[in-house]
Amino acid sequence: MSTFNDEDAFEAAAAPQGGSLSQRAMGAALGARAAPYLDGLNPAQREAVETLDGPVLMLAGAGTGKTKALTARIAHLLTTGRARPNEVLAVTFTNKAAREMKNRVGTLLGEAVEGVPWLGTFHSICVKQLRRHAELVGLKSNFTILDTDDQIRLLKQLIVAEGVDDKRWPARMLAGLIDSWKNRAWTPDALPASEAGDYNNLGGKLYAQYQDRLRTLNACDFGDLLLHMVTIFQTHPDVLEQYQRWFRYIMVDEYQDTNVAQYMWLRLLAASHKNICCVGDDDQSIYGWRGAEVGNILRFEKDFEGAKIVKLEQNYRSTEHILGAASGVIAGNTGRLGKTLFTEAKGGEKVRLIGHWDGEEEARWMGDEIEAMQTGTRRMDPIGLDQIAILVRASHQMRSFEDRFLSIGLPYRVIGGPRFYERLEIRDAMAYFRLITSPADDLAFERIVNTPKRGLGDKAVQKIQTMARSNGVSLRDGARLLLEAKGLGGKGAVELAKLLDGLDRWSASARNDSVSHIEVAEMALEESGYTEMWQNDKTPEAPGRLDNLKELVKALEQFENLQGFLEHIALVMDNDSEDATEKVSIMTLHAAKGLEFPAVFLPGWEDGLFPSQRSMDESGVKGLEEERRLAYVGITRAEKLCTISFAGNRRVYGQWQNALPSRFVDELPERHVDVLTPPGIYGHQAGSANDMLDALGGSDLHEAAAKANVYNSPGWRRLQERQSSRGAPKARNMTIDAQAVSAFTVGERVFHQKFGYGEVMAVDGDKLDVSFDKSGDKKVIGKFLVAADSAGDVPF
DNA sequence: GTTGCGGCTGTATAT
DNA sequence: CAGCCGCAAC
Repeated sequence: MSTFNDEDAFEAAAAPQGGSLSQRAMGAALGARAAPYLDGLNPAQREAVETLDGPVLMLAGAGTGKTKALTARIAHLLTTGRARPNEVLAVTFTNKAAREMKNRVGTLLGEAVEGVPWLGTFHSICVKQLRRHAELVGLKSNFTILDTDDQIRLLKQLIVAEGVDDKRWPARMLAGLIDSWKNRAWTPDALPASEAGDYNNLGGKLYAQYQDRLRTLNACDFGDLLLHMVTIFQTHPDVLEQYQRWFRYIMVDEYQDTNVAQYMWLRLLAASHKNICCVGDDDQSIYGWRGAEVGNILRFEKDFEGAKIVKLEQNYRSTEHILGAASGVIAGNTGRLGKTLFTEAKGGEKVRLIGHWDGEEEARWMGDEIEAMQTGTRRMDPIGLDQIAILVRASHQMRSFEDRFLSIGLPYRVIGGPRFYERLEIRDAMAYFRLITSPADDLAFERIVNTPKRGLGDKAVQKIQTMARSNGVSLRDGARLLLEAKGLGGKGAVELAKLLDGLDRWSASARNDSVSHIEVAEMALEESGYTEMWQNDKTPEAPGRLDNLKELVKALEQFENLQGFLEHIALVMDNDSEDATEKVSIMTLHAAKGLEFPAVFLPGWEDGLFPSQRSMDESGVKGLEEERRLAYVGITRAEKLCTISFAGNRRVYGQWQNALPSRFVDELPERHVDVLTPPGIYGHQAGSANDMLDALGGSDLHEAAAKANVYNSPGWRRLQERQSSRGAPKARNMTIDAQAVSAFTVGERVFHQKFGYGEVMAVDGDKLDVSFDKSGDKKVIGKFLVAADSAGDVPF
């Protein structure tokens, strides 16, 4: 991957080279003459940049220029000659952030300093380290990194071997558990008894088996990258000291997201010199579910005595209303470190809030709105599509937007969606590549023995497995032995021999310098019959898959060899297709962290969806607070215009469900919010809140409220008050109109708020088939219909 | 050994 | 509603 340009940078760092002296001199001269990277920094940023020695905690609110400060700090370290590039370690969480930082450091430094700092994600840096020291944890340096899919398949094998019912105890669940243990830096022997008892009392046992299996496969999973390095540092002080000498200055981005393992890794590395600068924002901690410990940031001062705390509070990104709305929401959380963001940018548009009848309506409205924004609106000058983002809580929400945008021809880009490298054909192709570079990769072997179909089904594979196991060799060798022993006959034997022969040839070519890795890849895909398989495939997606394969081969060009490519794939999870056309971005709130857009849409603000019910059920108030931080992250992505919306009805599992506006909606300070009332649907003003609650059915409310004590937010209380007080409350002027459920009969004339008049064709419980005069046949829920003759009573 | 159908289940968030 | 898994027929 691109994080490291210099293969031998570790060695280079260990043995200073001739150039370094002149570099230092040049750096010093530069530093004395001018420090352009200091220009435009505010006092707080400047302090963070210039405090080079000792521990520093930079508490940087959203949009306060933390990347600017961080990159300036690196530039400062280098140009003043305080450190050589390879003595600086900067860690981020995402590849995107690493790339961004690398670019900005490059721009700041220009050609002034040779070499690059150690800049990359926790994982990429750990792989690099682990390759050097693999043998210390029983691996070889060419270990493979398993993806989630391999992981699950492996675990499943172990689970079945234990005679456990993998229906009741799914492999996914165990994978999640093991992951969470690794996040907390618990090796199998260090696993607390309380945890080992999880998973039907087999958790600890299976965990140990899994680790053993990984070792025999010469493989590790994501969590291992960190866990192994922490283990090595703890058990081999000499190795640790080496790194402590190399990395003299450490910087960490998004510190609030570090988990225990990452924290330990950092602490070990920084233990001797304490030159560590962590940047973070407790209000943006949104990864608790994957082991992040906000506690890491909260107790920084205790861990690193004499730490300097710098708060960045001036926001340069958003208007005062956007900032005000975000602050209002986040104020609902307790135990914050507390920052007060301010901006000098006064005025601007308020945060817009709009309710919709249903999810489709929401998508339709947003599509129209986005089209209008391109040519300019009353509120905003014209902006390009790439200036607009839609941020959703869960990726399944994206679908309605994709559908709508496809039908109106609005270009969009899904960020972090189903990834290129997770596609079936790509994973198959990669399994071939993996087998070429590491013959003992049994998981890859299992994946492709019978892809394309070679007449090698379960039975044949089992024979191979038995043979491999009894001889203690890989599946690939086991297959060879099986053939030699004539343990397989017919077509399968011929095909298997062909495959093994092919693999040997491709492996040989890969080792041969005169054959490029691209040729090897093409050879493998061709000769194995894999491409042919898709060419013969008549399904509509086959051509697309072939295209993807071509793209895959093309991607190889950027790498030295297959090995390097596979590494890249294993670690790089973002797929930024550099497609020049302007597109609206659709992504999850999580994926949006660290990004900013002039215009942001935040759809789906409904209780249960956002905040997510599951989060609240599983983690109670803590979960709710993390959801609230997510809301905060979402709002603060916006520079000029932020639009929040919710829908009264949404299909869930194909069924229509009604929902209440998110409690976060009620936490938005009114003075920063504009409530939009689209024409046609929410036309009337009177008694709206009561209507809405009646429509939703009072019993639903009580039921939900009784279910958990998490329903104690101000927003929830207000809703309840509104319900009990019969007078027209000072409600926002939005409503979802419907009559309480009543029975309808086939043939009856009815009226629907959205579809107009129609006739009931069939009744199935509360679901009805209605033939509408204007909108055709629809399935609707009874509570959204009124008898046609009473329609006049309802103020539409 | 392969393919196709039907029933069941289940939703987050990601390196 | 959709994807996955298991089962039954080819």
